[in-house]
Amino acid sequence: MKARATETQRKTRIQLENEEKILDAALEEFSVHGFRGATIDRIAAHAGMSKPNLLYYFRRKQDIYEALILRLLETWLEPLRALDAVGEPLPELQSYIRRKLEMARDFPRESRLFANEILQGAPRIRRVLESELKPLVDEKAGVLTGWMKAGKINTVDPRHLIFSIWSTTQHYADFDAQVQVILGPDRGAAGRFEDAARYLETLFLDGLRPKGAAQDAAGPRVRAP
Amino acid sequence: MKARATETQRKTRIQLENEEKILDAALEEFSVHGFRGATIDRIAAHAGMSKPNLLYYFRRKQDIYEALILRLLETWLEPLRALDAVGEPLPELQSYIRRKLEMARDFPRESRLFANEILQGAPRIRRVLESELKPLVDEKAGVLTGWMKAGKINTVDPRHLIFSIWSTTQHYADFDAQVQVILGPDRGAAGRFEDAARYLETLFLDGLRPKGAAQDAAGPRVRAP
DNA sequence: CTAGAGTTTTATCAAACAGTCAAGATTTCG
DNA sequence: CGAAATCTTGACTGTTTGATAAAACTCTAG
Repeated sequence: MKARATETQRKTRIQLENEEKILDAALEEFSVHGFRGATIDRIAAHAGMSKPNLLYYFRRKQDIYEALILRLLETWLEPLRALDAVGEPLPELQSYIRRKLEMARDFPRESRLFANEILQGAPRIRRVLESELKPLVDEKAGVLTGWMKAGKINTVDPRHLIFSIWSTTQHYADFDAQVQVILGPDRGAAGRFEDAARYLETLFLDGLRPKGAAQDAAGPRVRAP
Repeated sequence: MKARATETQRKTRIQLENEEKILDAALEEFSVHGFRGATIDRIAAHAGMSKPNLLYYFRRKQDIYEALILRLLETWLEPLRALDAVGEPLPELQSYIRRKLEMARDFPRESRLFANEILQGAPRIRRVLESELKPLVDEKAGVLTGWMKAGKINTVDPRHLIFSIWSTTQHYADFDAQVQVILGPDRGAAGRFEDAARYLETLFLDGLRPKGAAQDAAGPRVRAP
């Protein structure tokens, strides 16, 4: 009997190995070219096997993509899940930012795959976003709001705060080509990571207004009499 | 004689109209599916003309893409160019952030096209980034450094500061699908824009540390002796 | 060792794709 | 108007792409 990946049956050694090779090759392709731009031929070539052989493990292109996205989402939401309501607010946020930044450094392909899917309007994962991501964000937004009410952090829109953490950290994976052009070859990847971490810490903790400056010195608004 | 788009010749009314229709349709397709994922057929259909007719104006798929990217870059760099060294630092930065946010709101397709190109490793615009974007960023980083030395803004890495403004603002265009899922349908596009603007103003000016908090209350680091 | 499950390849297909060509339709302008 | 320039189309080409069928091969449990 055929032992396809989708069936609930114990997988053979070869099956496990090849599915792994395929998913890795597919990540490489999908993360750069998106669903339509990637081709089975290139994925197969990258995985070192023939196209029909690849299709023996995943019958359709879409099956590979979905397996990839599903697996990605698990690891992707983990840092936010780890945001702890009982910890000290500012260190807790700092460590969340640092985790996200580490993920951008260690899993750039996953970050790009996710970005690509959202760019396309999230046609294949909207459902999962609604059923998993939204409730999670709602919950953590509640945690943040609690911290704000307790005066532990500044009062801001908690969802936009989360957006800003996502965007600033993922930027280093998704826009890496641009980052490299602008920062030049001087500083290696490790140095860039530390610079980014240091900058984001300052930004999220203290912003840009210098310590001694008057509260409304920044705005074009007129000072109250 | 043939009057192709690439030749230096006065363009006819029909030429101008059709090139405009094509570029608009192409923006729609390329911004979602990337270069490989987009097809001439779909662009032609979206532009309301036959494929051979479209290819009369742009001989190759790549020509459309390049015309699009070239035109995009002009408007894309404009806000950063407008960052004025002689203005008041904080208001100047605030207005730059607001401009970028307005662009994410008003030109989301352009933002996604750019994101798509960078995601792919910027194969078609790396040269332009090196020759145009990098010098511009270098110049503006100098301006920012000047402001820091004058004590007008906090001392941070100016390039990473620019990255964070790009990422937080463009996020609302590029990740719109995700933003909509998380914010829900309660608040319309206009409301979301104002919320984002207000949040980013707080973040970039003051960060998250509440006013009265001790300087190092946030960090897990040991205080220097 | 061998039978059957599991894996790989060769050959193939129809649809989609980028791009061409020449003939026909339309616009422009003297 | 009428001829030249410009524009549009249908028919076509060669290639790539996603997917299938069946034969050939390999592994492994009994």
